[in-house]
Formats: sequence, structure tokens, C-alpha cells
Amino acid sequence: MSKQSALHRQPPRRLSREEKARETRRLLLEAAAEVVGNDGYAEASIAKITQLAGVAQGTFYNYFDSRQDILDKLLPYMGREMLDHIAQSLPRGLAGPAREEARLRAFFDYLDRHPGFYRILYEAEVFAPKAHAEHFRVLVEGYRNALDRAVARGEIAGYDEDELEAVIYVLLAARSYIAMRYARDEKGHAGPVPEHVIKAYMKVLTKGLFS
Amino acid sequence: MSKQSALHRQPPRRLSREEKARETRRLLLEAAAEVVGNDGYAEASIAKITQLAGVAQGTFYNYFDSRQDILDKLLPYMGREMLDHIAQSLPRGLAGPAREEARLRAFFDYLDRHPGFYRILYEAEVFAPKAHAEHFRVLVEGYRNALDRAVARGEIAGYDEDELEAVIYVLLAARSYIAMRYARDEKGHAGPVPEHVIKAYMKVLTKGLFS
Amino acid sequence: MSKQSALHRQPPRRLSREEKARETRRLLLEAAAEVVGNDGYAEASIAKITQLAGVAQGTFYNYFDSRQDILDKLLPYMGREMLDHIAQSLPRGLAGPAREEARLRAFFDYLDRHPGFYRILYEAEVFAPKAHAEHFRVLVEGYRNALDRAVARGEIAGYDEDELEAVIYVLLAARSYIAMRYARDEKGHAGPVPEHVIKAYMKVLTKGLFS
Amino acid sequence: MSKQSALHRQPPRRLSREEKARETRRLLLEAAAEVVGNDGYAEASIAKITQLAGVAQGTFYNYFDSRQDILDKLLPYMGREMLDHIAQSLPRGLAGPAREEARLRAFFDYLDRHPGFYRILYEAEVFAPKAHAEHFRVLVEGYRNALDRAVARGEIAGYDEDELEAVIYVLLAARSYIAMRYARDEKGHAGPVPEHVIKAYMKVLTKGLFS
DNA sequence: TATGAATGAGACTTCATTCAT
DNA sequence: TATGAATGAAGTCTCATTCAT
Repeated sequence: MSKQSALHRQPPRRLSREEKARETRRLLLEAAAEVVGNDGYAEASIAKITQLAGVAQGTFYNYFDSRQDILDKLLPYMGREMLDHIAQSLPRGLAGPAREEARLRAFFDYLDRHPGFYRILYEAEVFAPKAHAEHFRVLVEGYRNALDRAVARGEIAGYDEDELEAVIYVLLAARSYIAMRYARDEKGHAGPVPEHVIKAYMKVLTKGLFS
Repeated sequence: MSKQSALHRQPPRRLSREEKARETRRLLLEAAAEVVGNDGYAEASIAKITQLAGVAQGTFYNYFDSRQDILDKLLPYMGREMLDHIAQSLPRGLAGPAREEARLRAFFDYLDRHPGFYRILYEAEVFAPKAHAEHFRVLVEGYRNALDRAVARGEIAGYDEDELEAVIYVLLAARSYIAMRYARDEKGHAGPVPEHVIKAYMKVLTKGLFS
Repeated sequence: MSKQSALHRQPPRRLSREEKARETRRLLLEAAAEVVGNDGYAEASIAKITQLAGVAQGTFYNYFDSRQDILDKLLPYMGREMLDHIAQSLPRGLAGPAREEARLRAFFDYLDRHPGFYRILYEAEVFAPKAHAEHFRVLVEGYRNALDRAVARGEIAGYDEDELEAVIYVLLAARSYIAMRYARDEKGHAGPVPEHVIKAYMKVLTKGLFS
Repeated sequence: MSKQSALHRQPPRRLSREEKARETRRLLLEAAAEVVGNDGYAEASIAKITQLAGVAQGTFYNYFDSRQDILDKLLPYMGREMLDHIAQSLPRGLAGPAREEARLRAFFDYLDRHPGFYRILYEAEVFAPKAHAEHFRVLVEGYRNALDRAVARGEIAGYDEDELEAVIYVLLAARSYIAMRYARDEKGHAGPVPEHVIKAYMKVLTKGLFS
């Protein structure tokens, strides 16, 4: 009902057949994102998705091969958005820990605006493992470039290549668990991450835990 | 067939009625652990579990209220085992970073011996959220005590109580992601975590990332 | 409703669990035979079969792996019955053409009593090809033995082994097409084959077409 | 891809609207014949047919009322071709058994060149019963004329009109079953019928089975 | 308490047909 | 007349749970 309205943007005057098709596809992906975000992959039935998208069940199969197919495409679809958001949010000129902090904040900011994304990302390891692996590949690669530049700038020292990769996993892990624990209020609704958590994270990165 | 035999230990001569019942219950939990460890919660059907346990489907409901019920009890059942293992593995007298490193190694060691545990733990957030939350509560509490003692010993400084909790999440996160990435070989089989990964982890904890 | 009554025989006082299971299986096969006989394999849905058998749809899958599975088992189930009927109907002591004529009549007699069998047999080539091939293998083998004995008795001469097999196919073909054309009245209901048809068949076998 | 090319003949320079329509219709029929020949009626979806014909799904309904409609028209379309082939293949001046043998060979020859025809014909009894009946009516009528002439020439004697019809069914049956059994190699590909089979068939027709 | 057959809701998917462009 | 996206009915199959024995 009114739920749909969020997905249906104001349509431009005339849509060619092809545009309309693309739009339907987008509608289905957005609907799937919402359903998975709210109920999880396991509960994301074609019926729910198509109903939310406002199309018939059969229409679904004009755009995706199977239920698994759209689940596999969900994380790439959202993941690209997230990476774009982070890239665009990162102020120019930041370096060192400040740059890393900005990155973290941008991630949490995206999560705050797209409350379903955490679940889409987290459950993907179980329900869309290929997509999850690919998403991680991209994330790790991006991160590696960033850390390599930091090493080149002399901001990081004492870690060889392999160790840096392990560190990246630690950083991604921290992001994820912090989101899991702190990025929602008592009722489970999305919310901003408390400042002291970011502070703790930054302290670990700048001076370690054991002084 | 022979799969069952692992679960069926040599039975003591005579089992009282109550003992037999406890034994059946244990059988079901072990079977569920194996099924979930191998196939995941989503694929863990009552049929599979009871077949592996060697009892009829109906028998299941004499011991658990529902499918969800046993799934909820799985992580506590296994989690206790893991914590015991870590506690028993920790050498006396270690302190500071060395103690933390030993804890980490003990965790990976448990994972290596119980390859299914990672999946039981990881997927629990999705399929047994209550149990997952409770497991985390216990983990965090134990960790907090450990860190508090480290603080008292002067090994850690500069973190207030709330920050320490955030750090704990970072530590647990790191464990988990490292396990996800490094605790299995190319074929997905369980294996030991490479030394350089543990080294990187320890470096972060002792001197931070940005020097 | 009343349709079911035909399948449900008077039950013996007490059925053990296993007997009851066998009975349910029989019920399903009989129901499938009736449905396929009336509507054809293509229209034989699980819903129709289980409804006629008086069990829930899910029950079906306790006895057969799939829809195809029961379709594959239908012809063997009915075919055995038919062969038994022919074997029991054949009077002792007949030989030569008279024996062949008796065989033919027994076949048509079975068809008259089991009107659905023709369709089950005919459509099997399309919908249950394995079963159809196996059925033919059995038929041909039985026929070959019969013809070999006729050769041994001197009733047939001038055909080598390979030619005899081809003749068998001609005989089976004739049976089948005669059934298709003559074993039903104008309304498609089963009925006896006219005498002149059997006469023509026998004439061909005894003196050929071209005198 | 290249599959279509077989159906699309070199088009004459300019097609009038009506010619183009006839051509599309022919394309659809040929495509249907290929699909049914390969996959059977049951698997002959509109999607497959139109794709092979190279037209949109909707276009189909400008030429045929329904899926069943084209299936009903398939056998008449192909059957006419087959009868023409047999008529043209029959050498002049043959009579008696030799003429019948030539007819049989012409039939198998057609089958060899149009491997899909057997399936179109055979399955038609199930999926296009009206067309099948009509096809048989035409076949029987043609055959009756031929046999009547043979009777008039004194080549056949001792069969009255009704019996002759039954014989015709036997002959058609033999054709069909021989095709089913012998007109394909081990892999199911079309192939010529072995000589000994034709010989056996002719022996039955000329001297009967029981000497 | 153990058994295992029976249940039925609900999921995914296919596909002939319609219809606006 | 051609297009191809949209439709929705209908079918197969799974599985947690119940219950009579």
C-alpha cells in the first residue's frame, strides 16, 4: 500500500518500453532490498518482493532467473551504492588516522541512512556466498590501496604486505561488529554510533591496546 | 550409517530411564550440531537431525518444543564447550599481550578441532538471534573481567569502561573475521591460522596501526 | 466422493502400521491408474491423484519420490497384472494359430475390463519412456519364447531369429492399433473388439495378405 | 542462432503484405515441427516456437488462435508432405506385394529424411487427437483405394470390406512399430530400417506366419 | 516414551495468453 | 501487423508438526 510509494519515484513524462523495463527491474531490486533488510534473506519470498514492487509474481521471472538470482544481485547492487557513498563522503586532503576515521564515519553514516544494508551484507555470507566473497574482494582491494598509500606516505610502518591484509580484515571486522552492536537503539532501530565507540576504535589504531 | 557411530558412545551397562532420556537429548544436540555445522541452520531439517541421531521424527518433540527450540539451544551447548576449552588452554601466569595472544590461539585451536563451530556461531545471528545475543553477553562479560584485571595490573591504560566494551567488540570481531578468512584452506576445509596473521593482530594491539 | 469407493476395499479388521502403509501405496497407484486412464499422463496432477486416493498431497511424497516416479511405476504395476491375466486366460493345450488367437482375445479381454490400460500403455512411450521400453522388453521376450516353441513344434517355418523379432513387433503393433481403433465404441467407451477384426488378423497370420 | 537459418529461405525481392504473412505462418509451422520433433508436444512452448521462428511471442497469436491450434495443424501440415512423398516415390507399374513393399520403403525413406515426423505423428494421438484421427482417416482411405484396386486385380482375395479395413490397421500398425523399434540407432538418431525387417514384414504379408 | 505415517500450508516456478505501444 | 512486458493460474514439492498406535 503506502509502502510502495517510497519505491515509486515521480515518473518522467514518457517512458520508452526499454526504460519501463529497466524501471521494473529497479523496482524489484529495491523491493528485494527492503524485504531482505527487514525480514532477512530467508524470509524474502517472491510473493513479498513482487507485492512490494507492485508487479505480478510472474513478472519477476522476466527479470531474474530465480529467487537466488536476485539475492545474488542484491549485495552488488547495494554495495556499489555504499562504496560510492563512502568515496564521495571522504573529504579531500585528509590523511593518516583522520582519513581512516572519516572512512569509518562515512560507513556508519551510510548504514544510518540505509538501515537494511547491514542485514543484507551480514546475511549474504550465508545466503549469497558468491556475492559476499566478491564484495569482500572489492572492499579488501580498495582498502589495500588506501593502506599502501598510507605506507608510502610514511603513516604506517612495520607491517609487511601479508600482515597488512590481515589488518584489513581486522578493520572490516571491527566496522561490522561495531555496527552490529552499536548502530541500533534498544528497539533495534537504526541509529548513530556513539562517539566513545569511534574514539575507542581510533585509540586502538593509533596506540594499540596495550600501551 | 557409520556417521552415527561418532555420536553413539559406548553406553554404560544399564541406563536408568532418566539417563537414557538425557542420552537421547544429547544425541539430538550432537546431531543438530553436526548438521548445522555442515549444512547450516537453513538446511537443518528435523528429518536430517533425527536420522543422524538414530531416532524417529516424533521422538524429537519429546525433547524439544520445536525446530527453533533446538536451534536456540545449540550455540549455548557448543559455546560453553568452547569457553571451557579456552579457559583450560590458557597457561597460568601469562599476562598482558602474551595472555591475549594465548587466548586467541586457544580460540583458533578450538575452531580447528570443531570445524562446524564457526558456522554454528556465525549463522546464529540470523537463525538464533536470542542465543547469539546471549552468547555475546557471556563472551563480553568474560572479556571485560579479563581486561579489567589487565587494567588493574597496569597493562592497559587510557580507556574508560565504555571504551573498553567497544574494544572488546573489536577484539571479538577480529577473531571472527580472521577465522572467516584464514581458518580454512582453499577448499573450505578447516585449517590452522597462519602465523603472520596472529602477528599482525598482535602488532595492532601492542602498537596500533598508525605509528 | 463416491469415486473413491471403488478403490477402498473392505478392510480386514486390523491393519498393522506396515499393512496400512502398503495399502496407502496401493491406493495411490490405483488412483494414479484411474486418473491416467481417464485423463492421460499430462493431466495427471498430484492433486487429482491424492484427492482420488483420499489422502493429503503431502502423503504422496511419503510413497513416491516425485510425480514422475509414480508415472514410471504405473505401467509396470498394470503391465504385470495384464500379463498375469493373459497367462491365466490361456487355455492349456492350444497350439499354433489357435493359441495366438487365444492370446489376442485375452489381451482384448483385459482391455475391456481395464479400460484405462490402453492409455497408460500408449502414452507411456512419451511420458514414461523407461517403463515403456522395459515393458516392451518383457513383452517381446515372452513372445519370443512362445514363437520359439511354435517353431520347435513345426508350426512356424521360414523365419530366422532376427526376422522373428520383427514379426513380434508386427504382432504387438497390430494388437495395439486394433485396440486403438476397435476396442471402443463411438463415444470412446471401452467395448469388445468385433469378431471380423480378429478374423482378419488371423487370416493375415495364417495365409498372408497376398495369396 | 544458426538454427533459424534453415527455416529462413532466401526471400524473393519484394514480398507483398499477404505473402509476408503467409511466410510468417509457414515459419511458425516449420519451427513448431522442429520443436515438436525434437522435444515433443509437451515441451513445445510458444516461447520456443516463436524464438526459433524469429518472431515475437505476441506475433504468434496473429496466426494461430492458441497453442493447441498450431499443434492441431502440425500433423496435417506434415502429413500431407509425407503422403506426397510416398505418392511421388512409388514407381509406376508396380503391383501386388512389390507395390506394398515400395510403399513401405517410401515411408521409411521419408522418416529418414524427416526425423521429427515420427514423434509428431506418434504423440499426436495424445496431444492432437482430432488431427490424429483425421490423419488416420486420410491414410486409411488412401490405403483402402489401393487395396481395392489390388482386389480388383486379383492380387488379394478372401477378405471382405470390413476385414480389409482391419488389415489396413494392421499394416499401419506394423509400419509404426517397426519405425519405433528399428528406424533409429542405439543413440536414438534416425537411421535406415534393416533389410531383414522389411523381409520379415513381406513374408508375413505373402505367406502368413503360420505356414 | 518411541514411532513414523499423515497433514497442509506455503514456497518456487512455468507458461499460455493479453494488451498497450 | 509486430512487439515483448505483464499477468496469474496452476503445478510440483518441502517440511515442521501432529497423533494414533
